[in-house]
Amino acid sequence: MPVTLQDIATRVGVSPSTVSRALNGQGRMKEDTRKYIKSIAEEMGYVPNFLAQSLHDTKTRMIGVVITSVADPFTSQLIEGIEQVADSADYTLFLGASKFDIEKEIDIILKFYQRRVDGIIVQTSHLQTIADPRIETIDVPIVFINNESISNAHNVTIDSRAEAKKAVDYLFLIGHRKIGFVNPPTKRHSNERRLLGYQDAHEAQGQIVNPTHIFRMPMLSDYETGREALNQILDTDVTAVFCYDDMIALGLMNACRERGIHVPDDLSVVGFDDIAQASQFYPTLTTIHQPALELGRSAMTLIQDEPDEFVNHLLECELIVRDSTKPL
Amino acid sequence: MPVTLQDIATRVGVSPSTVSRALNGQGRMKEDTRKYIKSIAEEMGYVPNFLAQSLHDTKTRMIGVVITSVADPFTSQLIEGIEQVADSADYTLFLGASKFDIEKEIDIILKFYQRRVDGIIVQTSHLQTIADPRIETIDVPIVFINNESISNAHNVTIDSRAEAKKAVDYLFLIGHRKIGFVNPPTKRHSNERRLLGYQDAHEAQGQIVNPTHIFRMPMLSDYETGREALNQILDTDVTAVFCYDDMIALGLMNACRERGIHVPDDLSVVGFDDIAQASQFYPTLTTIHQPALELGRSAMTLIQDEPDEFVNHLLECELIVRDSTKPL
DNA sequence: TATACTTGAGCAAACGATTGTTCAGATTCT
DNA sequence: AGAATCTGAACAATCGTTTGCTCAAGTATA
Repeated sequence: MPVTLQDIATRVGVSPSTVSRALNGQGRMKEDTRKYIKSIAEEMGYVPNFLAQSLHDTKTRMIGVVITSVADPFTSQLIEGIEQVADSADYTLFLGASKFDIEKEIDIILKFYQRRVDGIIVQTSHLQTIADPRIETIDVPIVFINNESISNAHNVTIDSRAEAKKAVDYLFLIGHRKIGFVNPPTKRHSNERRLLGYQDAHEAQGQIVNPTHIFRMPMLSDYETGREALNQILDTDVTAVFCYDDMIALGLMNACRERGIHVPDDLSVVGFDDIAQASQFYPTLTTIHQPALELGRSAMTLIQDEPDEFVNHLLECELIVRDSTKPL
Repeated sequence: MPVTLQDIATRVGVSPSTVSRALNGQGRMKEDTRKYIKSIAEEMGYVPNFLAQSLHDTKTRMIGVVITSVADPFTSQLIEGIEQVADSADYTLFLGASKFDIEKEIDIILKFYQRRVDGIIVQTSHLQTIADPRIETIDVPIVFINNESISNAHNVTIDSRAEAKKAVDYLFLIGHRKIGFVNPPTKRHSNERRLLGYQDAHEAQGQIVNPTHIFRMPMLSDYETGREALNQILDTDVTAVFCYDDMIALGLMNACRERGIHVPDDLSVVGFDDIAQASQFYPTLTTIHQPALELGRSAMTLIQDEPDEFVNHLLECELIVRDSTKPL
């Protein structure tokens, strides 16, 4: 068993409170005694029990992070950002993956609450749909990342709709007129928002969206979603496609290569996220750069600062033009 | 502040111990009282304080995971594996990134110990070099993943040397005779082991390694390491290269494409790890599949089982032949 | 020398839960 | 009716720290 204050106290022949004071420098004390106790504590390999400390002062310096999946490259960057700030402020992170399942998400949040974390960060929560009473009573600051407006919590997001419009605007700008949108089946808010942005861009052009240009795919991994989409795309006359995210775009481009369809000569492709692979794949992918690191940092900073009012941080994305798009 | 047993006790008009027993079903008690207390507890949104529980029974059901970096795709799979087992056994994970820095690694381990985790999992530890007294006194089970033999701990590893030999053996098998090895500058144990495997394969062929075929690169990201390596490779007459890991191989292949060097016609490339991108890149990468998920699962299982003796699990890898290699 | 102040360290309560022990009141038996 | 048993719930200790309060001994002051 780990060494306790009591153990040291017995060994030195003083009371536990004296040892405590010696170790963290509070209160009057003979300098010799302090030095001696410190040396014995070190010799015995004393490491304070954080549980006991936390119990006493109700701060745990632990933060719970609920992500969708560790496998997602975008998520990695998010965690990286959270980690950076957490580390410099001496917080420790709990990690839990929701797998896009709302029940799982609630379980994890509750588990974190049981552990009495000082704050919870949730990536793309599915909570907006139900207001679970178990969650509502939680009195720990929660920050949602990329989860459009939930009532009593902080939010750090990007404006999916406006950013999607940016991407499609660009395709219009370089001359494309028939532009597709490839997206997964989930009823995710962000998905709906990006679709709206896609529509906004058409509207701005005075164009009406052709429903057959919206490729809503069945439930697959993102990469496979992109691969599968090609068949449907070939049935239409689109000259460019905007994909819900980079992995879909990468899958699509991969399928193109196999089918001898040249990107960007035969088809322009735009992604969303700007994951690391986007600049490594061939051809390199034109995409909307999502500031994943900043989203993470910003969320963690918010928890540290504990503002009284609920905060809504909107972070700007940037269109990165690479080799997967070409003027028509 | 969260609701406590005391709060419920006051409200109901009983003692905290009665509430405790009512909630977890121990001891004699009037069924009505129990029901009533339970209903009030639920109404008040009671969530037990895990810190207090842990303090009492010295089990925290928390596991510390020390990884090198979240950004590494191999690491993602590892965490995924750990998570799977942890989740089903109701453990919660702490995450800390060492960034390949030994001081940071020790700090994180100590931080976990302070939190009184039930076990610690460390990926590619750098601890083998020093025996830090602070670490030695830690009496919590530690499992090292891919860290060849440290004394008093469990280990779950692959045999880098033998697996590297497998890769190079294959290149010999399909006719290559001049085979390079691209590796990063770190003095990592696994790097040395893979170099040994590369040498073993040559020895088995009765060949002596040509030192100019070993490309030890300066400190760069893995991807850049691969890209940079091409220049050096072109100065030699190698027809195939074995890369320390997949990211290096991918970087290398990317540079090849830019320079008009065709893989595998002009150069065969083999990687190591089998990260997700390996099968998505073009051309798909021949590589040694490292059972990342299994490594993670195995490590976590080991912590659960708490074997009395130190365990050394050696997991087998598999050569996956794809399109980046071609018989000479 | 008696009084006042300072110093050093122990006592005890508190944080929130669990659990062995005690104990009063109700029930059963003779 | 009196003794023995059972039932339901409170009491108190414990886990490891922290911290306000107390208190004895030592030093300085009058």
